[in-house]
Order: sequence, then C-alpha cells, then structure tokens
Amino acid sequence: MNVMNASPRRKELTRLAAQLFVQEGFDRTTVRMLAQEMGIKSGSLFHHFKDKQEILAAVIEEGTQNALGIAKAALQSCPDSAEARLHAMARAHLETLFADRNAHVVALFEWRRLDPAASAHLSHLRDAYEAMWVEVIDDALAEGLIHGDRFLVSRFILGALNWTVRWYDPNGPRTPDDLADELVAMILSR
Amino acid sequence: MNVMNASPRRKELTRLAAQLFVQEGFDRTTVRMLAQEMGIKSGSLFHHFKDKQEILAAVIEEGTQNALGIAKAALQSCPDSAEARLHAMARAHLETLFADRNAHVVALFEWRRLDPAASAHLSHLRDAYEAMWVEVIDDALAEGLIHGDRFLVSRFILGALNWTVRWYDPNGPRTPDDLADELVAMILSR
DNA sequence: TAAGTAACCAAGCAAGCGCTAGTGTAAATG
DNA sequence: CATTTACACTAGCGCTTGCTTGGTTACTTA
Repeated sequence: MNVMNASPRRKELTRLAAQLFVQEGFDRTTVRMLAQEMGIKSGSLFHHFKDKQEILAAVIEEGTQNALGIAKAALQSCPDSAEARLHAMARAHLETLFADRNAHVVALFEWRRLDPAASAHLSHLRDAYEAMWVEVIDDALAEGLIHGDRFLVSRFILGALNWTVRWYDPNGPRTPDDLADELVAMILSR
Repeated sequence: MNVMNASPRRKELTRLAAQLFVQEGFDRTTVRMLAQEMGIKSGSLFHHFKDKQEILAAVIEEGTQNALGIAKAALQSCPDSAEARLHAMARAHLETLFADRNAHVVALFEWRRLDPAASAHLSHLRDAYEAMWVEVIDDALAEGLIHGDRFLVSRFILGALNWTVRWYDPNGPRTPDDLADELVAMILSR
C-alpha cells in the first residue's frame, strides 16, 4: 500500500491518474473524477491509495524510474565517446519524455504538491538522474565539444529539453530523435 | 472593472496576488488568503475584481505588457547588428523575467487556468512578444551567427530562458545578464 | 450641504471537497 | 469447510470553496 507497491491494477490506475492530472491539473482533479475514470466509486479509490497525495507520488515515481532505466540503457549501448554519449542522453531524455509524457508532465509541473516525505524520497531518484547528465556534460566540456560553465550549460540544456513538452507535437513531422539531434548540433562547438 | 482597468489600488492588489499565486499556485490560493494578504475581508475583494479569474488575468496582463515594453526598448537602444540584437533580446527576456518574476511565473505556469475569453485576449499580447523573437532569430540565422531550424532554435532558446525561473537564484553570484551572455555564447557558431 | 461614489464589512449560502465507516461478495488460502 | 484477502459499494460527515447580499463609512464633487 505504500509508494513502492505496484500491483498491475494499481499501475493501471496510476496511468489513468497521470492522464487526468495532466488534463486538469492535480488540484482540480477530484477523487470523484479519478474514480469515474477508473470505473469505480470514489470510496473504492482509498483501497488502492491511502490518500490523494499518494496517487501523485505513484505517478511521479513511475515516470522517474522509467527515465532512469532508459538513460542507463542508452549509455550502455552507445559508442564510448563523449559526443556519442551526449547524443544518447539527449535522445533518451526526449524518448522517455514522450513515451511517458503524462507522468513526466506531472513530475515537472506538480512536484510542489508532493508532501515533504514523498518529495524527499523522490528527490533522490531525480538527483540520480541528473547526476548522469552532469557526468556526460563534464566529459563533453573536457573534450571541448561544448563550452561554458558546467552548471549553466546543464541547466540550459535540460531547460530546452523539458520545455519541449509545451510545444512539441508527436503527430508532426519531427521525431523526438530529430529534436535531440538538432539541440546537440546547436550547441556543439565547431 | 474589466481587465484594462488599472487603478493604483488595483495594481497593488494585483502585485500581491501574483506573489500568492507563485507561493501557493492559483488553485490553492483562496479568496480569503488573497484578502488577508491585502488587508481586507474576502467579500471586499469582489469590489475590485469581478471574480477570481479576473485577478489571474490582471496578473498575467501586467507581466506580459512589461515584457513587451522592455523588449522594445532594448531593441531600440542597441547597436544595429544581428548579434547585438540577439544579445539584447536574451538580456531583456531575463531582465523582465526577474524584475517581474511573480507575474511571469504565473503567466508561464498558470496560463491554462484562464477562461477562454481572457486567454484569447492575452494570447495576442504574447504572440506580439514572440514575433519579436522570431524576427531577431531569423536575422541571426541569415547571417550565419547561429544555425539550425528557425522554429526549433527559437523554441530551444525560449525554453532554456524560461526554465531559469526554476533554478536561478537572484542572490547568487551571477546576474541575469551573465546568464543571457552565457546562453548566447553557447549557441553562437564559431 | 446634498448627492454621488469608492472602498469596505459581516454574515452566510450552495456546492463541492477529501476522506471515513461499515457492509457485501467472490476468489484464494489454511 | 472455515477463514482470510482483495475489491467494490452506499452513505454521508465535517469542512472549505467562490461568491452574494445588504448595508456602513469616508471622501469627493456639484
């Protein structure tokens, strides 16, 4: 029944909740709306989650875990050069961002609604993910592929990537990989 | 009493509202909280604004008008080269973003709470602002200062800039101008 | 000095909120 | 066969929400 618990039923409910949270925002999503979307009554919801906050935490945990997994896999199966790793991380970031779009939008824009305990727990996951980025960017800086302050560069890159959820249309002509390649091309020194 | 109305008292109330909207989020900010912050009772609020939505619209309009004014002034008083204009726009963007931080954070993250009428009205203002960016970026592309797709480049730049509100510390060692210069340096071809 | 107006207040309504308590039922488990 | 477990239901409590109503006060203007 805690954040870790992930029965198939609970996973499906979490997915539906993520969708509603994106559509309406966390605060405007009522437990009655959630229940209806799930095909049950609002009281039954609290058999699966102890309260509304826990649903939010489940959504965000799901997304962040996926991001970590995808980034690790991408780094392992890519050529061992700083430039290839930079490409791989950018592509992995956008891949998870749009494969799991609802969960990530919630993580990006509803994080502050988490209670302190859940926030602390999930911060560790997010920090682990960001640490992978910092390492890749440090290597790219060391090899002169990009230039600038390591802190600022990583913030700018993640900002540009995260902001894509605000304008990118998955049904348009561009793939997430196109975006990743364009961004990397834009910042590479040449 | 409409969106345009801007008596001094109303302007001050709008400023206070922006602060609370940033602190708590629009949905979690109750009219009672707003009233208390303003030193009046909740009923009196509706003498100045017809409903809660209108306060939100007033906050966002204020911020967007300021952004437009600052950007125009920056372009007029800067050397007439594509590179100088790119610098000027980036600096102007961060200047207004942090001079009027509360209003802009609300505009960026609570836009969807606007009712359709207010959203339509304010979209025009925002479009006018973005048009200035597109023009400057087009010139920079034409001169080979930067490279890439004009649509993607402008989205990436604005994304990186807007995301700064999530991490930038005005009390830290860096000025907004530092950030603007670093970002431009990062993407300039050389 | 009378009329008008801007700013405020006290009181409270109707609706909606998260969540709980207690119960029913079918499947899994000893 | 008896018990537990998982999942769902009904009913509603206690509270907060945005907003309205009807009226008062203080200042400005004719």
